[in-house]
Parts: sequence; structure tokens; C-alpha cells
Amino acid sequence: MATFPKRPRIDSTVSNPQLCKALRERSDKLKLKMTDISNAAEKVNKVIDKIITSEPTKSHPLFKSMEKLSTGSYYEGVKILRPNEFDIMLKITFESYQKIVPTSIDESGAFYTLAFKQQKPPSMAKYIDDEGNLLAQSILADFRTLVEKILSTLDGSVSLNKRESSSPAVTLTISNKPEAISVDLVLALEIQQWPREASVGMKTDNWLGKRKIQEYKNEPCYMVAKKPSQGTKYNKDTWRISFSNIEKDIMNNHHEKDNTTCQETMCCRKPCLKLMKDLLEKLKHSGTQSINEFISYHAKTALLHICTNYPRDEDWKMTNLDVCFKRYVEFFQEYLKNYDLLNFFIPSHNLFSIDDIPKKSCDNLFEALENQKTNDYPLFQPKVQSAGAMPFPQFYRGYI
DNA sequence: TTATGCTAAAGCGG
DNA sequence: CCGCTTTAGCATAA
Repeated sequence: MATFPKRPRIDSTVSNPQLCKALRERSDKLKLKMTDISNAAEKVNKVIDKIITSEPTKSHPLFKSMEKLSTGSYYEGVKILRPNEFDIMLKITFESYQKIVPTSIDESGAFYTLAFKQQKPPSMAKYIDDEGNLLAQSILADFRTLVEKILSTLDGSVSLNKRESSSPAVTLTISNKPEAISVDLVLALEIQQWPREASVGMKTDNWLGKRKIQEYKNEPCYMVAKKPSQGTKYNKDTWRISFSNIEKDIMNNHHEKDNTTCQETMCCRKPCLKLMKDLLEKLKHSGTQSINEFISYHAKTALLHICTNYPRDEDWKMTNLDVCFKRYVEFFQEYLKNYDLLNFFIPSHNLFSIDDIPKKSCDNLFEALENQKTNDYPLFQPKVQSAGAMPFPQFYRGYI
């Protein structure tokens, strides 16, 4: 429960026009170019369509129900710099009589076994063990084989990446200039009823509104074939829960409840997330010690929590971008210091501990963020003034 | 299944 | 800064 830092502290902070302008310029630089989007979208969509509609897929007992559910940064409109990474969830649904029951296997509420409650369809026998549990890894393996087979009928511009043992994704590389495009295909089983562990999350009535939250809880959630990080702990095949569908809807409809006229004041929730992703990437490449474990999902989750604390569009005015971003950084630092970043949907699920992130890495990132914040984000600066030439309080001088 | 209309975001010109 | 056009993605209807 003691998740959030104390409220105000920086509410009184006044925007600094120079810093605000500099952040906005950086944010503009992160935008995707329309020509890049067109190129990439055409190629990606073509491949996905091929995979879904090909004969081997359509004749497979399990995969024939596959439908595209585009998720992740690109489709949430927060991808930065170039459209070079796509996340596509391929969802599988079961006939109504084939009820599947998720059972949580640990305290976190992140991992589940999935068992057929009623009859087991004979065509699916190879994916089900003696107790009726669905075998995540064998389904994933067959899916990979299927994709491989379909790609082999193509012109060779698309290749299959090497398998990564803990990843639930089958990753494709599409050749493209100036840069290859990588596409994560994530096979996901659709579950109609949210597990009990998820029923207490998403406490954000003031931001999204009770009605909207209830609508979300009536939507399905998904199970993906991701192993727990200590692989041998559970002998059964396990699944990890995913709310990518809800996350996407929130990101694309993130204004405060009942606000239908949000056009007038542009909010900076998305720009803040883009800047944070950019900053994390830059820190990773700047030699900052062991912070490579942090992923954009941590940044996104932090943003969702902060939006809950600051629910009003008024709290996110574009003209206050610097204040909002500083607030974001400080909340994120608080999560790092407490080693406590909870999954937005499942409060029992601490992202840091589930992903086995060392406390030391959190401390390192805390310090790196502190340094960036107090020096007005030197890593955002356009280009290097060759080393040494510019000692550290760099640009944006002349305020305060 | 396909066609059509809407929206958010990029791009551009004032 | 503001308004206009274009585009991809998506929802809805036919």
C-alpha cells in the first residue's frame, strides 16, 4: 500500500520556460517520420496478414482461431525515433464449451497454470497433460514451427530470430533500409474472466472513472507463454498474465473522466513517457552501471501510477512539460528507492522482484536520474560539444 | 468478408 | 503559435 511518495512537494514548482521549450524540442525530435511509418506499416502488415491467413494456419486445430491484436509502443503512439519495433499479439480463443480455468501458482498473481475444466478436445491432446493443463512451451514450439514454415514460402526478406529461452515471443526481422524492422509475435490465449488476483488492481476511479474501469474488467485478459525467471521452480508449464489490450486502450484514451473536449489543451502524458524512454535508452548507452534490466514497461507502469495520483488533465498541461516530467522522474525515483513498482492491474505483483532486478541496479538508476534531473537533462542535448569543452551545467542557463 | 467513416498524429504553410 | 491536409489504424455497418 505504501506505494506513492507524499503528495505535494513539487506541486508549487513553476514552469521554467527555457527548460520547457528544450524538452518540447527533444520530444519533437522523438516523433516518427511519416514516410518511415508508411514504409514500415506496409511491410509489417503484409507479413502479419500472410501468417494469419495462410493455409497451414487455417488448417491447424489451435492456431486457426488466431486474430491480430496490435499492442505495445508503436500502436499506443509512444514509440520513439523510428518505427523499427512492432509488437503483435496473436490471440487464440477457444470454443465456449472448452472452458479454461486459470490457477495462480504463487503469491505474485503473475503466473498461472491453465486447465481445461470440461471436456478436452481430442485434436488438442498433444498440448494438454494428464491433469488437463495446457502446455505453454509445446504450444509455443509448434507456433514457432508454423511461422518458420510460412516464412519459407516468402521471398527471404523476413527471417526468424534465434529463440530466447524465457521470452514468450517469436521475433521476426524484416529487412528494410536504413534499418531492419523487428516484429515480436506474442501468442496469447484469451481468458474471458479476470483472475481473482487482478480484481483489486486499477484503483483509479478519479482518473478514468468507475464506469470505464468496470468496462475494462468485463474485457478479456490474456495469457502468454512466459516462464518465471527462476526456471526450474515450477515443473508445470506456466503462463504469465497480460493486459496489453487494456493498456493500449488506456494509453489512447487517457484523459480524465467525462472530458470529451480534450482537444483544446494538449496534454503531455505521452510526451512525458517518450522523454522517459529516451532518457533510459540514453543512460543505457552512456556507460551508466548496470541499468540494462530496465525496460520501457517499467516507465509505462510508473506513468499509469502517477496518472492515478494526478488524475486531472490540468495536471498535465503541455505548457508545464518540464514540471510534469520532473514529477515523473521523482516518482520513478521513489519506486526505485523503495524497490516497489507494482503492476498496474495486480498490486501483489512487484515488477522489480518478478523480473529479478537487483536492488543495486535500482540504486544506480536512482542516482543517474538524480544527476540528469539536477543538471537539466544533459543527455537530451542535441550533440556533443566535444568532451571537456563544456563543463557541466550546460545549456538552459539564465533562469532562476 | 469488405467498405466506409472517424480519430490521432505528422507535416506543412501561414 | 494556429489551422489545414494526409495517413494509418480502428470501429462500425453493410
